Amino acid sequence: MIDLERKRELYRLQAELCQTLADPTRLELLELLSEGPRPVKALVRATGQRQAKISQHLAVMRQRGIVVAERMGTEMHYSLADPRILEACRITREMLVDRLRRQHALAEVAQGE
Amino acid sequence: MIDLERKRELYRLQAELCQTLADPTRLELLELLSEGPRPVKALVRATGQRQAKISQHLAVMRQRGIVVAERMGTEMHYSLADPRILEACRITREMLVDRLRRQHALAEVAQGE
DNA sequence: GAATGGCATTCAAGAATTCGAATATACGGA
DNA sequence: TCCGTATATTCGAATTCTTGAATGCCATTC
Repeated sequence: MIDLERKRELYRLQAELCQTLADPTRLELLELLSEGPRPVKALVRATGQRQAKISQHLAVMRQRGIVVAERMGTEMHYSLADPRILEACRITREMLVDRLRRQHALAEVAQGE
Repeated sequence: MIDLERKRELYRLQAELCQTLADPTRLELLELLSEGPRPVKALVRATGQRQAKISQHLAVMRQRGIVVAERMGTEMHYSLADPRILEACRITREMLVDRLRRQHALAEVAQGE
């Protein structure tokens, strides 16, 4: 079962990736970066969060290879390392939205009784 | 910006979902359940982990609505609540595999120099 | 070269997660 | 009803994550 070891290693890496996505601020940053490269300043403005916090989250995502950074004069421009991440995010969001809709419908029915 | 609030709430839920996926054992369980409903016993056997640990992880995923459980006599059969989760997992795994491949290719080049 | 704007890092505290050990519960059969 | 198999829960310790506060660093401009 040497193949199982390889699978387990992949599960570990995948878990690490999911862990990196498991933060609302980071998900919002990814969504903002889906529009294209953005300087930190713009991300701070758009999220309304403290600059240090945004930098910390960007650093985490940079370490894990989810975003890449490039210096543009005095600014740092961040962008997505692999746009496929957006597809994964889209799917999970769809699942959530559907679930919320079902819950809502259920609440309506309960209301009507 | 009432809409922003709604978005943020969705990001929170999405982060919670990602958090739930952020564990190698749970990812392995989801993969096993992709084949169809399975009793806990089978999952314990397939993973080689302690029964309590598997039950704990299943409980977490049940609470978050990722899997559903049904009693079959003395056994509990678990299954995926929404198969779309597999699609999201597949995408992230593909990203990882590609990254590993690139790293491997890079190592080859470095080797050759 | 001092000041400023833009970003990163460090540190510490609090919260959350993971896991093993022990224990509890549920069901079916004798 | 007692037992064994199957599964769940509780508890405590160790580890990890998140964030604010403070501070550091780099490039540009004056």
